[in-house]
Formats: sequence, structure tokens, C-alpha cells
Amino acid sequence: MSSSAELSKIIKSAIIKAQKDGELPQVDLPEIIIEKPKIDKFGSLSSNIPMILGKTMNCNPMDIAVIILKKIEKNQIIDKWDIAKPGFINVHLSTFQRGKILVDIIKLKDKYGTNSLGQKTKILIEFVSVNPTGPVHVGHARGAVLGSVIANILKFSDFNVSKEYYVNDAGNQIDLFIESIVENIKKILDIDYKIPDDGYKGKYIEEIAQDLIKKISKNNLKDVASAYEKIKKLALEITLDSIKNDLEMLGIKYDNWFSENSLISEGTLKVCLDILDKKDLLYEKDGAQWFKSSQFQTDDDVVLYKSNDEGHTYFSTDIAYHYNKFFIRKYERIINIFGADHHSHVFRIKSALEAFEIDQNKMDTLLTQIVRFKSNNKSERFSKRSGNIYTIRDLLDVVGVDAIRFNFLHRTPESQQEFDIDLAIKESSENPVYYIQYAYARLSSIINSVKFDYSKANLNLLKSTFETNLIETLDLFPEVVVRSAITLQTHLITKYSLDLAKELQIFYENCRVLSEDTELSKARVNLVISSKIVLKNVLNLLGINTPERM
RNA sequence: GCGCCUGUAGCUCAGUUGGAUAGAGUGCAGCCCUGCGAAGGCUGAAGUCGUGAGUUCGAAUCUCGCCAGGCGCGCCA
Repeated sequence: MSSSAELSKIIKSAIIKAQKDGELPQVDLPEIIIEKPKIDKFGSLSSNIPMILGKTMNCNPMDIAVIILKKIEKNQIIDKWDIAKPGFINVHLSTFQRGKILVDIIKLKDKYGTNSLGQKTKILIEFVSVNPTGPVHVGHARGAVLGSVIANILKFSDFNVSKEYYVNDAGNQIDLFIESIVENIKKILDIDYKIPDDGYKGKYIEEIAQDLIKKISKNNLKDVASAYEKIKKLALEITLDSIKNDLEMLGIKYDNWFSENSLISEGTLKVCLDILDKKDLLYEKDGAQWFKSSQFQTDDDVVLYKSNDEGHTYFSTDIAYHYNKFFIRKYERIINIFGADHHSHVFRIKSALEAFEIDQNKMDTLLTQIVRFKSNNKSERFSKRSGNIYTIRDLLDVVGVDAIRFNFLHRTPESQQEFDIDLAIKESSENPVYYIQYAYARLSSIINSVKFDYSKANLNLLKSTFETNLIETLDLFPEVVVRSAITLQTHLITKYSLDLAKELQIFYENCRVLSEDTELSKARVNLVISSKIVLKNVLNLLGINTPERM
């Protein structure tokens, strides 16, 4: 258990004791948040709980702080307690506790920082899920990186996580895509063709057409209509492979690729419609079938089956998809990561969940704000249909994968991001990720030159502020993981990685690890080894490489 | 027009139930290697926290108005 978790418990029991003894009023206690003060002189850790209680208890925070301090039981963790205006409790960790932190880290190794928050909860995280109608562009990379790291954080927090890509292999966008390819094939084969006005354009469409001509013999292609199913199957395979490949280059791997079509062929959609029908939530109007979502969370009802027999809407299969997640595969929680342009869709899905009587809290939706593409001072949206694509692959050609990942992870998803390619290239070399990796390589370098036995070290020798600050930063890691698992925020981890790297550099500048003082050297090697473990765990969570050398 | 999101240092962004002197990276002006990696450390300049009001002992944080930008408001996905 981290010091802040211990401290939180200690303070809580002190408050409860004071309440029992009648020295503090009986009120419900909020979560006791422990944080590291920004300024060193305020100690290792602090809590503002007296100020929070001051409000609910209607007392002076400073008086409350004094009472809490009196009730705190003796322990080995804290060396010194302070009270500061206007009502902070500040603590200084004991040398014993700092030593224990290092021992714990070395013992736990790659398990250090894990927690049991999830308790094996079965959770599905779905992200990217772009139509298999072309390459993945930079606009999707954000959700991709975010999703994979949130999955890592949740795994680290004892959730049973599956990462899924929902393949939209049904519906009219796919038909349009295939039609665009078919017409391009005809064009290449010099058959009468007509490329649809609203069809997919761009060089990659022509390339897929060329590729298919190679894969399917020319004889079969003469009658394009009869080869349609084969073309569709192969075209989907080609685009999906390319998507898979691009995402892997970004360091992202999925557990499942879920087919939209299977919801229709396996009858899930029909089951859903029957349930909604039985609840009297469906009706016919203008030749279409509607769902009464306005009874739940939307302003207007939504169409499930289009008029003129044009088939199901995307929304109807998405209802079935969510039904499948909860009732067939029995996920206990799901997380969806969508682009902000899907905002209104979220309320439709929630309406459907409500109709199925699923607890709303079991679904979290993260909306990443649209990444806009900017170059030569022109700002525009990515669009596949217009052929205006800047792909992940294009980006990886000019910016390293670690820099890209850090760039997306280091900001809150709701921040709007204008992706200026010129700026991205310029900043690539000065990306903070290299600072962190540099610190890591330095640690490795020191450890490699250690030639003595450091197992029995006197950790009490680590008492300069450079050393204590570093140890106390290592100690914060488990809490950072918990916090980011609860809030699903990745930037807490990147922020921590920077803080840790900074502490490491300062330690390095001021404390020579390998010196004539063999006892001190032994202790410091233990500190270096602990630091390397923690930094490695942090970077692994972020999916960022840990180079031994740079 | 309605709904959601955003506005903090020149630039890119943090800022945890409202609390200690509003922070980081980068850029700018300087200083520091014949010592485990200078892709580094240190010092400094740089902010009306979009704006106006309100609530509070206390507001970047909460409430309302206004300004600016983004995204939605399809029988597209």
C-alpha cells in the first residue's frame, strides 16, 4: 500500500475516533484525498480535509486540524505532522517508510503500481471502429492510442479487459465503397464504367482495384456482376488488413474484430426488435420503422428500418451490438471511445439501453474531440470520401511512434486538437517523451556499470532532499494508476512520467551513485533500480518503448 | 436557432470533492562538463486564467449573461 493510502486510512480513523469521543460533530466523511504539496517545505504529503470538514461541520478548519492531530495513533510511517493555515495537515514521511517503499518496489517489480480496483470485472473497450472503407487517418489515431492505454491501465487495475474493433461490414457505406471499387475495376479493364458521384475517391481506391484485378482472374471479372461477392469479400480483407497493419505500427492490438453483419446473420437484431416491439416501443410511419427513443433520452424518435425496403440503419445494428455485449457475451461494463461527431449517437444508444433495462452506469463513453488537419495555414477536416486523407502511415513516416503516442496521451480527450503537420514534425525532436526515455537510458547505463553486491544496503543513508523527493515520487505511482483507472484519463500517467523523469535528472545531477563511499553507493544503486522498475512500468502502461541506450 | 465541448505564459498544454506563492514542456536572456550519458542541470524574464457580474472567509475551478472557436441537430456510418 502506498503511503498516501496509508495516510488516508490513518487520518480517517483519527477523525472517527474524535467523533466517537464527541470532539467532532457526526457527519458523513468524504473521501480523504492526499496530495503532494507543490512546495517542498510543506512536507511529503498533505491533506486539506480539515477545510472540507470545516464546511459540513461548521467549525474552524484550524481547530479541526488540531483535534485530528491529537487523535492520530502512533505509527512508523510518519515522522512529523504539521498544521498550516488555512487548514492543511502536512506530513513528513519517516526514513523507515521511505526504505520500505524501495523494498516493496524491488519485491513487486512489474507488479508495482497494480491495484485491485477492477476485481476481475469483465469489461469491453471498443475503439476506432472506423468503416473498413479505407486507410486509418490521423483523426482516428487519437482514439486508437487512447483506447489501448486505457485498456492497459484497466488491466493493471485487475479488470478483465477485452479490446474490440467493431467492423461495419453491413450497410450502404460499404455498398458504396464496393461499388466505387467495382467501377474502378471496370475503368481499368476498359469496360463501360460510371463512378458514383458520392462514391469513394482517392488513389487508394484505384490501388485496391489494381490489387483485385491481380487476385481475381480476368475471365471471372468480365462478368463483374457475378464476381461481386468475391470482390466484396476480398476488398474488405484488403482494407481490414491494412487497418490492422497500420494500428499495429502504432502499437495497438485488438482481442476481437466483431462483425456487424453477424448481428443480422445470427439473428441478434431480430431478437432486439422483438423485445422492443413487445414493449410497444416500435411503430411504422412514412413506410419506415421507428424506435420511440424520445421516451428516453433523445428529442426525436429514430429510424430502425428505412422506407422503400432499403434495409436497416446503422443505429439498429448498433442496438443489437450493445445487446450482444451485455446479454450474449455478458460484459459487466463497457467503454466506447467515439469521435465527438458521434455525440448525438450516444444518447440514442443510451435510450436503447434504458429500453433493455440496463444500468446506465455500466456504459462509459469517451468522446475525443475531432482532430483537425492543418498545413500551410489551411485548416480542414479529414474526410475519406473526398479523398482528403492524411494516414497514420504518412504520419509515422515523419514522426516517431513514441512521440505520436505521447502527444495524444498527454492531453485530455476533450481538448480540441488541431493537428498541424508542420508543427508536429518540428516538435517531434523536442517531444517530452525523449526526455523520459533519456532518463531511462541513463538509469540503465548506471546499473550496467555496477560490479558489486548491493543486496544488503542501508537505505537509511538516502536522506538528502534529492533522494527523498525521488523516493516519494516513486511512492505516488500506485495512486496515480488508481486515479486514472477511475477517471479513464491517460494524461495523469504521462504527467507522472514527466514528474518522475524530472526527479531522476535532479537526483542524477546532485548525487553521484557510484563513489568511494561503498555503503552509500549500495543504497543509491537500490534507489536507481527501484526507479528503473517504476519508470519501466509507467512507460509500459503508455505503450512507449524503454530503450536501454539512445 | 437549439444541444454538447473548448478558451490559462509567445507556442503546445496541465491545474484532482472551491484552498498554500496559478504550473510543465517548448521558445527567449544568461550560467554550469578533464566526474555514473549535456537529448542534461540551474537562474531569470514572460499570465487582466476569453469577458462582465454573482455566490463564498476564499473562485482558473460553482451560477448566470456576453464574446470567440469546434462538433452535432439525416430514413450517413
